Amino acid sequence: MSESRAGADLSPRYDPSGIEPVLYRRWLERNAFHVEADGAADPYVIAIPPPNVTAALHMGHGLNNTIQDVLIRFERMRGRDAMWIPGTDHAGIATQNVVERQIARDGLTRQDLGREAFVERVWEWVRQYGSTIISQLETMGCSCDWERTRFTLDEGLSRAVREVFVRLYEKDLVYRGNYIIHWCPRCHTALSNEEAEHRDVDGRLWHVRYPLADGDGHVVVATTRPETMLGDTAVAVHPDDERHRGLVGREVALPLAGRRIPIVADEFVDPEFGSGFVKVTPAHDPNDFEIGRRHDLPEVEVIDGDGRMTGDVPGPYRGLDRFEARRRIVADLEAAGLLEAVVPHAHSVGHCYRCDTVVEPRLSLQWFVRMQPLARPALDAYRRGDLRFHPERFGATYEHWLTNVRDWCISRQLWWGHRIPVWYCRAEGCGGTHVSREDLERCPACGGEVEQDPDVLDTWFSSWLWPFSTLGWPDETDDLRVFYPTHALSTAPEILFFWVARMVMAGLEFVGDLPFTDVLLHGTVRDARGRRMSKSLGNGVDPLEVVERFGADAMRFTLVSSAALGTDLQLDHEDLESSFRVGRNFANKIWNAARFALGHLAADDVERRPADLDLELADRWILDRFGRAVDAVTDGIARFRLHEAAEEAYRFVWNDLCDWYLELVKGRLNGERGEASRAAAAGTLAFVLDGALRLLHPVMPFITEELHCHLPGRTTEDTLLFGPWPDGGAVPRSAEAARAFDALQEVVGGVRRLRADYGIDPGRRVDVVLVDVPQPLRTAVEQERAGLLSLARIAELRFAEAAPAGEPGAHLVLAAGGELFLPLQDLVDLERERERVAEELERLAGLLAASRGRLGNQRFLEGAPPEVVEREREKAVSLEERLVRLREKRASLGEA
RNA sequence: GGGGCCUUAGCUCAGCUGGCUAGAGCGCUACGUUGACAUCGUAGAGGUCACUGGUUCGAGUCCAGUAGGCCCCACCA
Repeated sequence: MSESRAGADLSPRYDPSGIEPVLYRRWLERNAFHVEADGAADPYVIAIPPPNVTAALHMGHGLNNTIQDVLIRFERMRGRDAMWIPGTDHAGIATQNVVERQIARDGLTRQDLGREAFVERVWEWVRQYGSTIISQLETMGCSCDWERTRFTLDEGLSRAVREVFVRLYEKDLVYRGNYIIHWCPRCHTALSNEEAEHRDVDGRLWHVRYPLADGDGHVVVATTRPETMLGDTAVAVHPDDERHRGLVGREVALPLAGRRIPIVADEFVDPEFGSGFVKVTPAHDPNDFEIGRRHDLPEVEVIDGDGRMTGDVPGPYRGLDRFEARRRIVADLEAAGLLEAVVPHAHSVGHCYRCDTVVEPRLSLQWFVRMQPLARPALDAYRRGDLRFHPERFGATYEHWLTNVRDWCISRQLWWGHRIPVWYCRAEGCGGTHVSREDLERCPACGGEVEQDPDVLDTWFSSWLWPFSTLGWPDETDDLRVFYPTHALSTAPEILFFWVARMVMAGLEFVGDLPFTDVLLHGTVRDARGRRMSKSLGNGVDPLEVVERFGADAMRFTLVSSAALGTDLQLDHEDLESSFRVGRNFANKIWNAARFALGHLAADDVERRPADLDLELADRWILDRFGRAVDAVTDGIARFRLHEAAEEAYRFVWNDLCDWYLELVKGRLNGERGEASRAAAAGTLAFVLDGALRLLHPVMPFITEELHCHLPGRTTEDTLLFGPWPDGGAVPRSAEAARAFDALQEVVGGVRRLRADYGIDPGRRVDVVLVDVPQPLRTAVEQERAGLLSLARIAELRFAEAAPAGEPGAHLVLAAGGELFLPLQDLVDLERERERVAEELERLAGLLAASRGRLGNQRFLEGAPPEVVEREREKAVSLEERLVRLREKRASLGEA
């Protein structure tokens, strides 16, 4: 089973496609993602936002699930019992639409099949395709506890739904009534306020004359929906409107309808708008509905569930589509000379969030949940600080919505979903309404026949229970006791109201505790032009394609690192390489760094601790850097600043480990400086490499696991999944090594810059003289001499008290103190040297002036923190020293 | 109409509690295969941190306003 491999046989190019599926299978085989309530001492739980069963995996899922997996893997490595509950949502309207379209190909409607057969048909569809999206998460490396996969229509979850409905009913928090709701004439169902998406459209405002019924004259009303006038039952004016006071109580003759309707006074009317008259259509407008109730007006329905004019309208319009009726009515009004004006008018119109049809406000008998009593505790939890949003600003949005909640219309005229657990008695004289946890056969009151409410519940009525219904609620299960409340919830901001706020309410109301403590809102994935990715635009990026071409790790790293939480991120669907090359190249970099290291490490090297080694400057430096990286990455993930964590890990691996440390210890690893030195370098390298793989594992699980298993002495039995996570406090730090190394880097950088400036052949090794350099730079240079020679392509490196007199060369004054001299003989360009010195002089003089200004300011000295002042002093001293040297240089170079 | 956000290098973005001589990746320029990596290396160019005021010893960072852009909520016909 176990297999040990040396590093040398790794390919120079990282190929994720052959590795990722193997590792994932291995993880599943060891059942690594499953957690039992029994014995889970320190659980960390995330409930996945269940994707619609009909959904195809897109980049939004890619981003969201990467975020969750990073958190889960991080906590698992930290030793917690990290458990991630996966699952899907039955998505009432969406799924029903899919299957309706499917059977339509055979010329069938759901009515043709009948309810039972249709629902069975949907189940078939779900069984066949429903798990696709979930299994695709495996490709991305998501470490979900697959044994716990749930579906919102599962038996257990359905029981939770019923329990909740009954409890709400018993507390009088759910009621049934005739109100204006958003109606989708295509889906034939009611929608909640949140499901009607309002968009500004360029409409028109038609000004229509309504003649007074008795006597001359007319009033002018303005409307954006002339077709509703057939349902007008009044005209309203503001009670204080001086102009029209005399008209209140009189009647107008409703054109085209041949009815007389009263003029009423109502506060709702804005006297400033238009003529000050409002037509009142109680059955088709929420405001008018209120006015109607206040004045006891009739509610005349003129548009039916199909969006057609009803039989209650005059003959010519009967049965017409609402928009066709609008055209006809406008034409007829015009012909009758009643159309006073038509003006362009931008206004917002509701659209069905599923099929984009213009929704119709419609009077209809529906079930509602009273939200205010539920909202208060949800608001309090946030205000107490028990519920946190990341980024914080979304808290304001949450608060705003909760303080203005309106009742939630939960009944849907669909077949696919949880049927409303209400039975109506058909018996004469009884007619009772019964809400029940169990199906009813007979009326509990009279024993008569009962009929169940035909409607189903809004999909979100099951989703809002997700964090606890998935754990077995309403039963008091071990799972519920151990894993609830969950910890983080990661989702898109657009479902803050649909889902997040409602889950908070449900958790507090039904379980008595918040469902989670931290809400992460990620940004929207957009294309290169900033457009939202969508099927219709064809600009989507398929995560599976990205995984195939670049690897899951590359995708995950790119997604996590390219924008802060809450910030939208752009991906170019036409040039995937430009988007994902960062992650792919980084994976390749890690791969090759490890490949190199593995070629030089023995099993013993991996066993050693830094404390056992005879550390040199470079070793102490990289350990110091590593310790800082551990702290930064840990802090970044713990604070949900994932992009910072990713960036810190990237910096450490690429800029510190690869660019400097590896280059510096190549000779030592080959034994050039003896066994003790080799062992120190090898032991340090093994330690920081192992640690770097750990730091990166939450974001890049595959490549890190693969390399981990390749370390000397390790086998495929080994795994990074359970940590341990590196302990930053246990890594030896050395501020002194950090300072000394900074100076070394400056020397190397200086030589390289001078070489580039003078166009020195890269193959040519130069001599370098370090003039008058202070400690600790002097010792550092001596210690790392060999590495410096190779990094800066130096032939000889020597110290001097003063610059070699009369020798032509290039100078550089070091911030670390002293100066660097490159004897260049023929190559040196005096004019160029003068320019360089002059520019540098000017730049530093400017900085010194600013620094002196600060230090000369008494208020700065008193007001600023002591360490800031101290730093400023050191800066000024250093600048002064460098300026002195530069001036000497200038003098020695003479005038141009 | 209400609420929130954004405006930092050619592009995409960092910059949390004010101390920055403002960073990264990509792109660009020049040079380079010194056996981990050309999915690479070295050096470099490139920014009045949208604008105007204010607070402060000190503002990319806080406050107010202006301009432009985005998002969410909303029943002004």
